[in-house]
Amino acid sequence: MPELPEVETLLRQLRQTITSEKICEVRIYDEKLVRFPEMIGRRVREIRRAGKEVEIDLGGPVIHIHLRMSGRLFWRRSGDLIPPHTRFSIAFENGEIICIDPRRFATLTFRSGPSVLRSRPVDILTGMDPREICNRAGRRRLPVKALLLDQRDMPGMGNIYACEILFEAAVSPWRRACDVTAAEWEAIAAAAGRILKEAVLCRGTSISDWRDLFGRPGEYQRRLQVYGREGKTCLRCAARIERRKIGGRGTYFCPGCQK
DNA sequence: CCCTATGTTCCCAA
DNA sequence: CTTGGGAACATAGG
Repeated sequence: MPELPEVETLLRQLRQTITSEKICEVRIYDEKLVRFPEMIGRRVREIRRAGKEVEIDLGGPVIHIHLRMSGRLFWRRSGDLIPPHTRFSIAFENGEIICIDPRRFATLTFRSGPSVLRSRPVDILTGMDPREICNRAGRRRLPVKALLLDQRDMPGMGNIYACEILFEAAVSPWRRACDVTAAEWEAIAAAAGRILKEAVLCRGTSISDWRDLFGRPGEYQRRLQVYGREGKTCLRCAARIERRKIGGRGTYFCPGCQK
């Protein structure tokens, strides 16, 4: 269930672990995924991320991974045991990456062509421009949280951090995007920068089963201000946190101080 | 049995 | 064209 900070955590750990390493073997355990023999013998040149998508560039061919809801990647030295829900593994001379994904939504694709992630919009981790977002919100009447979760507008944004960002910015998730003021967009952008960077430093949020490449849980769950706190007292005012659906997603917010 | 789940896409209706 | 709702994908857990 990785969002941007979790995928960024994996990206950094993958870079330090498999950069320049040579692929020895690729195993596929799920018939939904397809094997591509051209990977064998190639070395990892570069690893990129755009939003929640990851690309392992082999200097020509590219491996593309999206973990969706329940996908996880783990590094291990030896590959004798195959844990339940293992979907694929990519073995190198010094160890292997395995993907474990109970719900089987994760995708693994190979391309012989160049990167598809290079031409993507600016990453919200390196900075969202509040004026540009304000312009893009234009006359759109959907709830601001729905806009935040749109991957074309906010690549990498996920449900937990969208709730946290709107809480910190004190903006109601129900506000129409076109009614959010320039000052509020600035507050949202500032909150996003602070929260996402802090979450990366914490190696993500482990509410249930998120673990990093080395099997360690993240720490950001201890810093959550609103997500998962339905019925509890708001940490900023005296109101009670509510949960309602926006776009089918559980949305936590404080009716007292998010206006 | 019911409901929920950190994601995304597609179809349909207003 | 926009938006919102529901289903689908597939599984585990409360």
